[in-house]
Formats: sequence, C-alpha cells, structure tokens
Amino acid sequence: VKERRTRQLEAIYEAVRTAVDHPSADEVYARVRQQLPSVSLGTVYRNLQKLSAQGRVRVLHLKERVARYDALVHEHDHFVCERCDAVADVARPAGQPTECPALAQSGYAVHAQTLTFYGVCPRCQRAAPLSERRDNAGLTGVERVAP
Amino acid sequence: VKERRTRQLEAIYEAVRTAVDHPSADEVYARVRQQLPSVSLGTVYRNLQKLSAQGRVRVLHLKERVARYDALVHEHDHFVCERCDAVADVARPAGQPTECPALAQSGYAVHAQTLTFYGVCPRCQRAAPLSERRDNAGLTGVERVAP
DNA sequence: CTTTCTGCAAACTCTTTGCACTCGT
DNA sequence: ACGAGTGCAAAGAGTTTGCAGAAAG
Repeated sequence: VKERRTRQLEAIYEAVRTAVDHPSADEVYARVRQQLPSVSLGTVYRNLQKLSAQGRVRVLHLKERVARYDALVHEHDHFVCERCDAVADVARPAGQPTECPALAQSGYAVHAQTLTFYGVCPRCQRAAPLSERRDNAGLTGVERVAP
Repeated sequence: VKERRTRQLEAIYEAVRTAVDHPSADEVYARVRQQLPSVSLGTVYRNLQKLSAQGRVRVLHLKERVARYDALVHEHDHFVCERCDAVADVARPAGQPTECPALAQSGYAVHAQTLTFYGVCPRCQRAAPLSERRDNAGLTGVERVAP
C-alpha cells in the first residue's frame, strides 16, 4: 500500500496551492487541463480526496452545493459574499475561543471548528449599492483579508 | 401573488418544527408521509425553500452534501459528530463577537455568521472509545446542548 | 513485473423543474 | 373561476465508481 507520486496528483495540488479563489473541483479541472490536457474529472476528484485525507488541502462546504478547496490548511475562517459568491480568507479573530465551554462540560470532544461570515464584499457594495440582488456575472473577484 | 396555506406546507413545517435531529429533505419527506401519504418529494423541496425564504426554517450546509433543516431560527451554532453525523444545537458562546473587526475594517459588510464545531459526541465516545472510526449504523441519536 | 493510478463512461445522490391537474380563496 | 400549489416523472448538477489499460516503482 504505497502511494505514488503521479504527474496528475502534483498538478492538481499545484492548481489548488496557487489558486487564490477557493476553486471547486470543476475549476481545478479546468486549470489542470491547461498543463495536462488529458486529465479526467474523475482523477481530479480522486486526487482532491487524497490530498484532503493527507491534510494537504481543506474542503469547504459553504452555502452552495459544491465543495470548494483551499490549500491554506492552517486555522483560519472565511467570508462568503452573498452577491458574487466570492470567498475570502479571514484570520481567526483574536477573541475566538478554541473550545466551547458548554460543549466541553456536556462531554463533547471538539476537534475542529469552522467559522464563516456571510455578507457583501466591498466590490459588490460599490457595484450595486442600491439594488436588492445582482447577478454574479463578471463579479467573481476575490480579495484576501489579513492572511 | 398571494400565498396559500396548504395542508402540505403546514405538515412540512410541523415536521421540521417538532424534529430534534436536523432532518434532511428526505427525512422530512418520510415523516410527512406518515400524516399525508400522497405528498411528493418535489413538494417537500419546494415548501422547504419557501419556509426558508420566509425565515421560518434555517438551512444548514454542514460537512455533508445534503442540506439539513432547523426550525430554530434564532442565533445559535452547531456541533457535528464525526462518527455518527448527529447534529446538536449549541448556544452561541458568550465571548463570541458579532462582528469581525478585520472584515469591517476592510469594507466587508457582515450580515450573518455560522460557527460549527466538529468532534465526537458523548454517546460515540462511550460506544467506541478506542477504535479509530466506527460505522454510524445505530448511532444516530441526538442531544441538545443548552438551548 | 507488480501494483497503483488513470481515463472513460456509466451510475449515483441530491435537488430542481415542466406539465397537467387539484384545491384554496 | 382564477391561479397558486401539487404529484409525477424527467432533467440537472455534483460526485463516485467499475473496469481495462497505462505508468510508477
């Protein structure tokens, strides 16, 4: 049971590592195809799972159906824009407790926590400050906050 | 454009309101069928969406692919057991800040936040304290923490 | 050479949708 | 009677999987 270092695995990891926008599996697939045109979507999924099991990428289940992938595996949180669906990394707030006293007291063992903020990113506030909700076409930019 | 009060909508809301285990759409469907055997899964999805838009239920996207529904719409957080996938409600920790200073400073408008803890629930700790990972069959119980 | 991994396509899971019919108002 | 809502079934999106052949060690 020895793991092999294949071209595909490395290309997929590189695609996630160099991405700044928390790509979905489909987006990773599109990017890897530019370097390795014969790669298949199934292989992308299989390797993303492997990388996740190895702790080299983090899987994010935000409010959408699709899983997004993040190569920043240290403790940090996320902001999701409700208008353009962009995802930004957020340094964990200083006061944020690592444990939840109520849970610990009730016998729950906590291994991890995820904190996600939802709202409107600066770009979308500028783009459509008055309208109720805008289509996200062309507004897929991402910024990184205090990494 | 007037909304009607149908038997189906009320039965679906009741199923979620009286549930203690954050059911998925399929589970809501199974429960509503006991009262209203002719209901369809499509209707369950349509009404869960409607209830969510009305703010009467909250949709949870935890680490699974399936959406789960919660009739407790006040601010609270969740604990997910990594062994049995049970979900428990958790009162928001006292120190938890409503705003994230780093985000506010960068011009992000935050409307909501979700905080989820992952770990092992007391029942699973008792059931298999030594094994690495157990099948979740028969361990679907849920407890509620400090509601 | 052996074993893991790949590409392909089909299967699977969860959710949405079009249509004719039903039921609230 | 009008039109929002329903049941059904088919379509859709995202993900997983079985298998024969390719390639890493």
